[in-house]
Amino acid sequence: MKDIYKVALFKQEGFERRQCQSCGRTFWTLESGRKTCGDTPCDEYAFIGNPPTKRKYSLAGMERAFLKFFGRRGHEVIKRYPVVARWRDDIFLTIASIADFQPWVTSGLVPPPANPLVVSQPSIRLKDIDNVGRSGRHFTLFFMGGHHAFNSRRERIYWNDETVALCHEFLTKELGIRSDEISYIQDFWEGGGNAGEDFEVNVRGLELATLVFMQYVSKDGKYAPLPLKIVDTGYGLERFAWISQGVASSYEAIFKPVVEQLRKFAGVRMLPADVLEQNSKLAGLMDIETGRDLLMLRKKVAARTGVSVEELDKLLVPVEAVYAIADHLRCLAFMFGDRITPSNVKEGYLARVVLRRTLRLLRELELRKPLAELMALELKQLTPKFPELKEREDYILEVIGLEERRYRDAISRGSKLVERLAGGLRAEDKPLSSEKLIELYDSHGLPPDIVKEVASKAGVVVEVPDDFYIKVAKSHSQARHVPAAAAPVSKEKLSRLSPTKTIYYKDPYAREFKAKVLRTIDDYVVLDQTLFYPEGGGQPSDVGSLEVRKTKAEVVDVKKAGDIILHRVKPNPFKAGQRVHGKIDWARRSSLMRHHTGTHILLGAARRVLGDHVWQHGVQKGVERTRLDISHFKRIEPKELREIEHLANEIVMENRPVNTGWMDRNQAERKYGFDLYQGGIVPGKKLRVVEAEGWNTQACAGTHCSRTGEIGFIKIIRTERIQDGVERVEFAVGEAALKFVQAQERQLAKAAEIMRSTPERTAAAAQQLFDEWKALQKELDSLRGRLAELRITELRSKIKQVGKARAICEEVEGASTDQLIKIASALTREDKRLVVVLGVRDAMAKLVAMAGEEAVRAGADCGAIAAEAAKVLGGGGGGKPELGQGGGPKADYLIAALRKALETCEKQQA
RNA sequence: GGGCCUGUAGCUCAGUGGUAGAGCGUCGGCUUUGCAAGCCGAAGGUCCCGGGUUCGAGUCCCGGCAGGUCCA
Repeated sequence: MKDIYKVALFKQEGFERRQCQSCGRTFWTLESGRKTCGDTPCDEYAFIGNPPTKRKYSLAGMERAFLKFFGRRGHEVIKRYPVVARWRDDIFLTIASIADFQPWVTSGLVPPPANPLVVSQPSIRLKDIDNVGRSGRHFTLFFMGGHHAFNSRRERIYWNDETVALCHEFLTKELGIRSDEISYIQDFWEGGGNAGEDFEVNVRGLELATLVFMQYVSKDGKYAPLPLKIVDTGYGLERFAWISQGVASSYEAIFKPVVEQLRKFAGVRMLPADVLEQNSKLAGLMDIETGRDLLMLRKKVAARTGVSVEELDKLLVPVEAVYAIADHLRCLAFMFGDRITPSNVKEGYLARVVLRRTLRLLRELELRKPLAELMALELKQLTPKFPELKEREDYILEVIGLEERRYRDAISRGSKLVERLAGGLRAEDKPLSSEKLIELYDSHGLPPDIVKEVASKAGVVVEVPDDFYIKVAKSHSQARHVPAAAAPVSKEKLSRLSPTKTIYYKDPYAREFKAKVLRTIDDYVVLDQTLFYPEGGGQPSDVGSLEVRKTKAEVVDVKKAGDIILHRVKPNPFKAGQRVHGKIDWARRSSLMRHHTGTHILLGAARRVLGDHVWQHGVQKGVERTRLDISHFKRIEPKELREIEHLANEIVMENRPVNTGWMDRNQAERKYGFDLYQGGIVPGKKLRVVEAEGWNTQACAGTHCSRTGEIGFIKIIRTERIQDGVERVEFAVGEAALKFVQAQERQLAKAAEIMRSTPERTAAAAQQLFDEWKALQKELDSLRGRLAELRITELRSKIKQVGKARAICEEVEGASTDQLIKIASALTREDKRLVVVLGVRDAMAKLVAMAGEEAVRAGADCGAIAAEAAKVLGGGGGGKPELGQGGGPKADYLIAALRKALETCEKQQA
């Protein structure tokens, strides 16, 4: 077997293969005395204050040098892809340059946009976010330089020999690094279902690049060959810039202007150079994941510099915060610049995580400037190089302002909650439990340090457990993944069938067709061609019928299995070879088509009114109405909604042509950008592009009207916030829209009729009616009060002496329980020894018992009285000693119940 | 996609199935040269909506609407 690691360059130059004495990995070097692999932690950074390159590069300068070098070596320079991976549904963010080409190019289905190519791809990885600012080599967003070659059986571009040679030449000839300082560590890379051997390229303790030879598909721990052999390289351009400058911190190297500003705003002292240098070197040797790791680092730095751990912490914490903020600002600029909408789900949530972490850091630094203001500074740095961010500046700043306000609201709401909680706990002299701490974080977004801060002000002790976030994770029950719906028919049963011809595309207006039955499988029929549109892209399937001579069957559902279309029929009398006559339910299909084209038009209108950060999040077309979910960072206002509706109908009335056609994927992406995928990711080499002329273009497999005018009318029915950052717009088109409007009209007419008003005046009439109703309620209340007073006088004369107790047990006609309570309460206030039991009856009987203070002391218990008396009524009752209530369905027994009450009362006070 | 929390007066919120409350704000009166403040009093409620359980629901159960929050 050929050793892929033995590349031509190593032989030519005389590299030796060795094993690292520290980590045991195999590496290649020219340096005769080298015993370690050259990567941390086996080697310490040796470039600080001593860069290995012939000159210093800024990040932009390094990127330029990188792209130019590979450009000269036959690579086509391609534009960066967005940091939101819109073309994929398996990841949210672009995590590497190779992500740009997955899965269509890497699977061999679609040719690469150029071959070989080179790109500088902003990539976001949030896994190590806690290390950012501290480790020196971690960033939330970094520029990954990648030169890629896609080798197929037909075309060989280059493979391992050339890859290493190119990398080596770039490092030595272009940057001037000495050959014997570069070590190539053998490794094996695996990710995203692919795998391959790789080299890690290290210089003076810093891993600068990874060269992967992707050639396997990995599945369940087994490897199968990949049809393509792909050169996947990743050059950490920030690290290259850093090593070339040889400064103590990579963040100083990359973010200098912003870091300096932040330091000034926060009044952060710069560290002594040697402390920063030692800190960087030692931080480079470890992963900082827990507080314990950080303490270990501080101790090591203290040992080398002679500065105490406490002093170090005081010096380093603010500096690390500044670095992290600078990093996060750049990340957020790209996230929002590439139109992420902040949300509590998906990539929107990831953006919020970074944003809130930034706000927390600002709070810790006591840097009281609006985040939007800091972002404006950051954008000033970025926009000369990234004009696309300049275009979105307004959106970026608005969203950040809004999110900062939301965060502050959440904190102040939460703080109040903690204060109240702390008040109660202090009274009982208890600490705040860690369960409560978790709840505060989980349900109210309050980080534990803020809880601690607020609670300790109120004098309550809070212990934040070391493993707080682990506890949080544990408190979440495991997410139950809903298994994807199983294929209706197993693959074996579909073998050797050729793809079904989709004649609904050729003529979306055709209603009947002839076809040949190729196979029947259980309930399903496979034809050679069909007019039945299968469920897909949010459009439900067609229904209709299939007929052979006199035998007819209903088509109830149509599904796609790869290229084959399955018709579910009831019953299934068909046999392979038969010729069938098919008919689709045209009323249904034409309504679905109108709704589908209407969806595209409405989405276009929403993007124009709300901004092009609006993205289709999901859609369910229907015959009666359609739901369109779109991303937007706040509620759509009624005015905006009317504008969207208006604009959409204008496009309908303009009767624009709707063009559909198949296009090569690369060509379509070049022409329309990733906005093509508004309607979701579409598989395949060729895309079906649907364009409502001059309005909206999407990759879409649905059936569409040929002109917008056929839609007739678009009526928005309602909007709903289905998630933070996602608005659902429900609408109807054509006849369904008319039906909806007519139904509304009927409702309004009915309401108007009830109020003896006209539809135009209904709102005013309803207001008037409501106001009057309220006024009458008040009047009724006061009249009842008067009536109660009169009854009190009447009742006073009915006091009975029963044994030792004084009591009134009477029926009061036409009173409510509320009134009974008021009357009884007035009487018992007057006479503290009195027990009052009042009853009322209509369909049911109810009674109220109240006792004065002295009567209660003497043993009266109205709860018990009510319970006893209510039994007579066939119901139940209860209450407190001073007030009891009860009732039951046997209204005729009210007098008996009152008698029972009196008896009970007598017994109690005997 | 899943979990959790919340919805009561203009605002912030209490409210063990049994008479809907507090603080702030508003209005009126008193006190004060005036302001700030203080004292007394009043107005202000579809307890988010709809069902259910119960003699009785703001409170318990189910469904919906709205908001918040954490995770994948």
